[in-house]
Amino acid sequence: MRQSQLFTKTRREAPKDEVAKNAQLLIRAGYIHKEMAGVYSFLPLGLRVLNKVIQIIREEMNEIGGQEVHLTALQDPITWQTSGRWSDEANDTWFKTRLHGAELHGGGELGLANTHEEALAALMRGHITSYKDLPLYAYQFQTKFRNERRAKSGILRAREFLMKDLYSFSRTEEEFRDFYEQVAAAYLRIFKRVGLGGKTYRTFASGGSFSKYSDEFQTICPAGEDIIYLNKEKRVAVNKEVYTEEVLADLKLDRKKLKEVKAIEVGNIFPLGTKYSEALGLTYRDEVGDSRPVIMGSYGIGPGRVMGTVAEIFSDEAGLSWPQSVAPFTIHLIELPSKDAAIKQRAGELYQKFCDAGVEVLYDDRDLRAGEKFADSDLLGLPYRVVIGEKIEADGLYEVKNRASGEVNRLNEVAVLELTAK
RNA sequence: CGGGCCGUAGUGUAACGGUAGCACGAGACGUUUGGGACGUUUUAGUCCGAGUUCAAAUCUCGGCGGCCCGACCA
Repeated sequence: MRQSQLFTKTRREAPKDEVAKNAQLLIRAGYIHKEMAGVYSFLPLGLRVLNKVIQIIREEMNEIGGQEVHLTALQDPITWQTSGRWSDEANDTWFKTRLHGAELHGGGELGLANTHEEALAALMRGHITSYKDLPLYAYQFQTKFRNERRAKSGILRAREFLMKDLYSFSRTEEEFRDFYEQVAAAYLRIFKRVGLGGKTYRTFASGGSFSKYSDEFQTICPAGEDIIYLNKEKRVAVNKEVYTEEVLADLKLDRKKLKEVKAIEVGNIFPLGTKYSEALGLTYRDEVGDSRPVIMGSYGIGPGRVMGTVAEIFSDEAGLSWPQSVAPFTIHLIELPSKDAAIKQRAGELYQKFCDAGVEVLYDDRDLRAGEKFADSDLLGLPYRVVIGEKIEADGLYEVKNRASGEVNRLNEVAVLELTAK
């Protein structure tokens, strides 16, 4: 993409009402726009990052047999009344709205979905009837609306946000547990692929009423709102909310070997048991013809929160520094101003070669001074910067700077393409 | 939801109760051109509503909005 065509602008300073590093940098670099507290729009560069994250999650979900769906944001109160979660006492994150005129079921009321256990369990009643239909796994990327008492930390805790939610439908506890572990493994692959692998720990957390524990995926980061106790060797952690002697004994963890750190909950998987299937009548006939409730599990990742976490961790004083897997573009091709028309021509040709080779490149063809272009480049944080200017020699080599390491190399065209083929 | 702090051009910041100023941005012209260059010039603001006062960005009350701490977070 030609940067002269990009409508977003960078800023020198972040708005004073943004304190969170992720929001400050993402706004300064023009990746997102704050609509109101806890509500952010994604602009072209930000959407590219978000879609990279989404695609990585999608691939891993498909890999373990997930089938992608897209449920509705508008929710029928009947379903939620049946599960007991329609009232504001039972669920205080509701945004509710109302239909025009007509007195529908709940007096014309509708809810904006804050999760989809109910909707999907109700939907599955029409598709799950026999043990032969199970197990099955469905997931989606969908906007969730939660009326948080306090939105905070930029895009890490928003009132409107995208979530990948996967739901499993199994016959037996063993079948459920087997899949649960597959998801846990897939989650670790996802966090590794987006660059958070080394800092992300599977963490024991409260299991609610259906199970002893649930598992969170916590990424070590000072901006996190959770406190966890981690064992680096075993690569496990315990959330402060269940950090008791009893739990430590149960998990065979030695308190002395645990380290207290702040972390961001980037994912959460938990057993639902038969809570929703029983409430909503989601049953199947087993091999001998008996009716049994389906065993469910729920598995969430917020792509926006993952993006915010990556921004928190992969950034420095100058700006963002994306891992290549989620960077909006791989290469930032910078053409410096010159009276020599050959510079512009050479940059344009290189841009075309990158495009032809399928390399994602942002071509800074704007009529700006070098300093501004470099500052913008550092702020945007694309993995590699290639500069074409008068200093370039006629040896066919390009100056390539690695944003993360600061390392500068002179490479030929082939080497540049290889470097970015990862 | 409890507590605290705060709302001034697009952004960031000044102004004792007394002329709303500066920087960046954006526009124009010229000189520049490998790390946010310079000159001339133009543009644009006191969140909303009451009250006190000769006079309110400034004081008081209400509303709306923002941030932080806490509680909460299937």
